[in-house]
Amino acid sequence: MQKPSIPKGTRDFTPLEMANRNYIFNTIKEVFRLYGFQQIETPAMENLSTLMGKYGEEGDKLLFKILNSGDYLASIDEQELTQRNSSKLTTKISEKGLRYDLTVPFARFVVQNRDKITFPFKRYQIQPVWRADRPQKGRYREFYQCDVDVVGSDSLLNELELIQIVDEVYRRLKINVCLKINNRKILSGIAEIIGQADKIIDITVAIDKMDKIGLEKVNEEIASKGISAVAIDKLQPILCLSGSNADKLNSLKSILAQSEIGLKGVEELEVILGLCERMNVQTRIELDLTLARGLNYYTGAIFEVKALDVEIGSITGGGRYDNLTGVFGMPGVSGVGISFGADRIYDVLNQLDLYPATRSEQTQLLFVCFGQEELNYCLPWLAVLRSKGVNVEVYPEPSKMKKQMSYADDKKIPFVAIVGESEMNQNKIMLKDMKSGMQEMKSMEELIEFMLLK
RNA sequence: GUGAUUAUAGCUCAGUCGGUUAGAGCGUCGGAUUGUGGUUCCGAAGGUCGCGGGUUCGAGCCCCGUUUUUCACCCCA
Repeated sequence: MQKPSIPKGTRDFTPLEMANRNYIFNTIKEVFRLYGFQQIETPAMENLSTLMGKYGEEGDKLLFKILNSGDYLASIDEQELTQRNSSKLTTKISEKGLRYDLTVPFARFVVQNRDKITFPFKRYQIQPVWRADRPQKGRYREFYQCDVDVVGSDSLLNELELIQIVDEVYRRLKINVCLKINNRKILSGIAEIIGQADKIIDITVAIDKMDKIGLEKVNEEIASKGISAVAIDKLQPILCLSGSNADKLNSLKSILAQSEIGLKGVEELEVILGLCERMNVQTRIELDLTLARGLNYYTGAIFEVKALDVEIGSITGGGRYDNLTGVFGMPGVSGVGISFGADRIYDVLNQLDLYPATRSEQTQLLFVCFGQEELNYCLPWLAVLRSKGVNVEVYPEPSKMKKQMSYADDKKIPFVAIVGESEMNQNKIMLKDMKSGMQEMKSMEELIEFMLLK
C-alpha cells in the first residue's frame, strides 16, 4: 500500500483550520467591500502565452506548466526530441499554465471584458496561485492571494485608499505591522542621475537586499553587474539616507534635482503621505528606498507590509503599474493594487494565537440517536430548527451513549438533545448544556426560542 | 539551480558500543459504566525502521546510491 502524501509545498486544512482561515478571508472581504470593490474570479489555468514574460526570467522558471492532453508528442518530430532542448520543447507540449499571481490574469480579464466593465474598475479577487518555488518557512507552492486593484484611474486617492485598507485589515486582525513605501520613479531617477538608467532592474534588485546583506555586499553586487565605481560612489548618500519620511523626501529633492522623473516620484510620495496624515492612518508608514520589489511591471508607488511580531517575509505587497494592459492590446490604462498573502497572515495569526473566541460555523445542537422510533420522532424537529437557521445535526446511528456524547464533545457542540420514551410521550426533548452539564425538558417552541437566543 | 538537514506505529518522538522478540506519549478501538461527554483506571490493535545495494557471524545504527522532509541562498506573498 502506498503512503498517502500531497505535493511538496501544499497543505491540507482541517475544519478547525478552515474556520480560522475563513475568519481571515471574511475580514479582508468586508474591508474590501467598504471601499466599493467587487469580486471577480478567473480560471486556475491561463494560456501560457498570457503568463510568459510578465514576471521576468526568474518568474517564467517558476510557472507550473500543464502538459497538453492526449498524445502530446504527436506533432513533435524525431529531431526535436533528440535535441533535448527542454525550453523549446515545452512550448510545444504545454500550452497552459497555473496562474502565478492575480494581477496579470486581472489585466487579461480587463482587456477581454472591457465591454462589460466601466472605469475606474475596482475589483477584488481571492484565489490560490501556484509557484514552482522551493518551499520553506512562510513559502508555499500553493497559496492564496487577496488582491484589490483599481484600473483606469491615475488619481493618488487610490493609493491612499489602498493604504487605508491595509490599515483597517490589520487593525481588525490585531496584527502589528509596518508599511514600507517607495516609488519606482525615484529609483529610476536615481539610476538616471548616476548615469545608469538602463541598469535600473539590477540596481533595485541589489538594493532590495540592503537590510539582509548590508551596504558592503550590496555595493559588491552592484559592481558585479558592471556599474562603474564612480556611479556607485554617487549611490552611497542615497542608500544611507535617514531621518523622518519628510527629511528623506527633502534630501531626495536636492539629490534628484536634475531628474524630472525622480522629482515626480518624490512629489507623488509627498501627496500620498500627506493624504495619509490627513486621514489619520494609524499604521506606521516608512519611506524605504531599499524597497524595490522584484516584479518588474511596477512604475509608481510600491508598498510592502511586514509583521512586527513574527519573523516572516512580507505579508502584503503591491504598487502602481502604468501599462500592464498594454501587452494585451489596451494601452493607456493605469492601475494600482495590493495583494494580501493569506497564507502568511494565517501563519502569523497561528503563531500569535490571535483568533477570536466565537465560532459561528459549528453545529449548535446534536440530537442523540437511540433507535429507529426515536429517529423518526427527531427528524421533523431537525427540519424545523434548520428552517429557523439553527445549525443542528443528528447522530446517524444508534451507537452507545458514550460514543455519541464524545462526538459532541470533540466537535465542541454546545448543546445535546436527548430523546427517549418519556420525552416522546410528553412531546418534548431533553436539552443538555454540555458546558454546565445541566439539563431541562423543552417543547419545540421553547427549544426554538432558546436556540435562537444563543 | 546551489548548500545543509531529516526520515522509526495514524501523529510527536526515544532507541546506549553494531548484539536476543524495536519502545513511549498522544490518538484509535474495547472494557470498568446498557439514558449521559470531559477526568481516572485496565486492555487491545497498530512496524517492510523511506527505498535499493554493500560491509558484517549479526545492521534501525556503519558505507554508497536514490527518494523524501525541513532550512538557508536566489526570488517572492
